[in-house]
Amino acid sequence: MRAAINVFMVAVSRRTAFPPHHGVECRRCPCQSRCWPDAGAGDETQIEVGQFAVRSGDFLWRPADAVAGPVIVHSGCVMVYRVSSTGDEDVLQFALPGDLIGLEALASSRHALHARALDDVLCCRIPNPLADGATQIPGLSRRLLLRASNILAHDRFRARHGDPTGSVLEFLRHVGQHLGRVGTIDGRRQVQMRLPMSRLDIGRYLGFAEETVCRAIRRLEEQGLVEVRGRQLSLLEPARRAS
Amino acid sequence: MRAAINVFMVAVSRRTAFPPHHGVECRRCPCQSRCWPDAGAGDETQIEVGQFAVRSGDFLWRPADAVAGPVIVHSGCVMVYRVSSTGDEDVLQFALPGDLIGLEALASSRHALHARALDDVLCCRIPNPLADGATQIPGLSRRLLLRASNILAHDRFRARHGDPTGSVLEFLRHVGQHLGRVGTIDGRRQVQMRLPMSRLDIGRYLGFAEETVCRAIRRLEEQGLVEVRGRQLSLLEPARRAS
DNA sequence: CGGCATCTTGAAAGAATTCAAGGCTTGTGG
DNA sequence: CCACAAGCCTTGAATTCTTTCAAGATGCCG
Repeated sequence: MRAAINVFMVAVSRRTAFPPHHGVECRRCPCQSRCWPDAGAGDETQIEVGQFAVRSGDFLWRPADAVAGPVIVHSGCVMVYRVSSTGDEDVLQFALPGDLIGLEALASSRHALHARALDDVLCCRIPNPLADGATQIPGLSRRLLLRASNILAHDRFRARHGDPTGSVLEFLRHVGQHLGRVGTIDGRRQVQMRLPMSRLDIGRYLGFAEETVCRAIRRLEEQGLVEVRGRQLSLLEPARRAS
Repeated sequence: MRAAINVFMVAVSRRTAFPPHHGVECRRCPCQSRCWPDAGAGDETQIEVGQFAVRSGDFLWRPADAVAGPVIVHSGCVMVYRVSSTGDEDVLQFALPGDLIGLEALASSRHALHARALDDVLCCRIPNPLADGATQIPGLSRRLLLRASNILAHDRFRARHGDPTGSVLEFLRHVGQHLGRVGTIDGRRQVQMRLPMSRLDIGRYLGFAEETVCRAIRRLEEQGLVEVRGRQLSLLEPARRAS
């Protein structure tokens, strides 16, 4: 098992050029622009992150776990969810490469949510600037506040907006922007990807039943907007007339 | 009109002991503990806010307005919403006394949302720690990051959770905690309030039709959980047996 | 090649939405 | 202070949609 995860880490790091050691400075990492899109010119914040891997199905944290600090997902997908008193699982976020999770727990000493890896995942842990006795990194609060602002600005747009088909399409396009590979087939641009989450989880995220998500995807296929085979999915650009 | 708002300001400031002048330091304001519940012991952040009044129906900001900085609502209610491409109004937040709004706009130079006063409103404007050339207030980023963290932790719990009656009840209780006056009638504790928003706006917030909100409130009344007369509303504590 | 979880589809039941119309509040102006 | 008008609230009935229930198909991992 230990061997297995080492193999995975090497494989992943080869595929994504991720430096396979701990204690990396973001400004020397090739992924800096993706993980810190907010950094403006002249921002000299030096962030040193601790890297770690999580295997598919394992938890990054669970309720009552001690808060270590926010995490940036480097590869794979992390599902953040809570379990209601009635036992329902409400999915709050699917964190994709570049996404920052755990901001909601900065103020607490214990987590309140579940964060589970849907894939084999590589992560970078950011120091918590609000922790007591933490070594203060100049500018880190400012950087994270900027990030939180952007999250508040964009996260709210992802809720269900009535009709399932439109919501699912919006969701798939969002995932495609992070995970998709762009290709051209028959002169038509398309984004190919493999969905990390089940239809049931998409439903729990958008607030629909599993079957409703299925039927929405089918409707999108009938409209020629996607091609589906299980979790393998292509988003098709609607054909446009020459301009 | 100008006279009218002055009268309003005096009236409001009498009722809430709000210092009726500009440039107030939060640590000398009687509302500090409500506006900054996150401030820990030893937090010496000195925040000087600019106070201003907005009349019912007027906008604090609209899309494309320049961003001046986040705002704490001191009295009244501010509705934050966006207008979709189809013309639908999605309500994102009803900001009640003590609530901080505008965090989502920190990173931008222009607003993307509408913020409209549903009441006559008094506000305090916080300096924007992310603005270029802003006078840096030590600890302000840290304080706002803490606040953003709490917003991310709690805001997500307010979405619709399936059944309209339960969602509306949860919503009414939330409003009651901020605006309600606690009283006892017939030995039963109850929270009285006047709703600042219409049924239609509640629906736009929770994702239901106006009529569905009406019927949900009616159902709550039939269950003995509330008493309603238009926007005047009492939340009734269910009678408990002696313990 | 199983075995299990996931995905898909159909039919029936249940809910919210829509459409329509009447009653009630509230604020304004006389 | 009263009357009026506009917006808001309420209710009913029909429609539309999602959900639920059930069962079969598919895909994936060991």
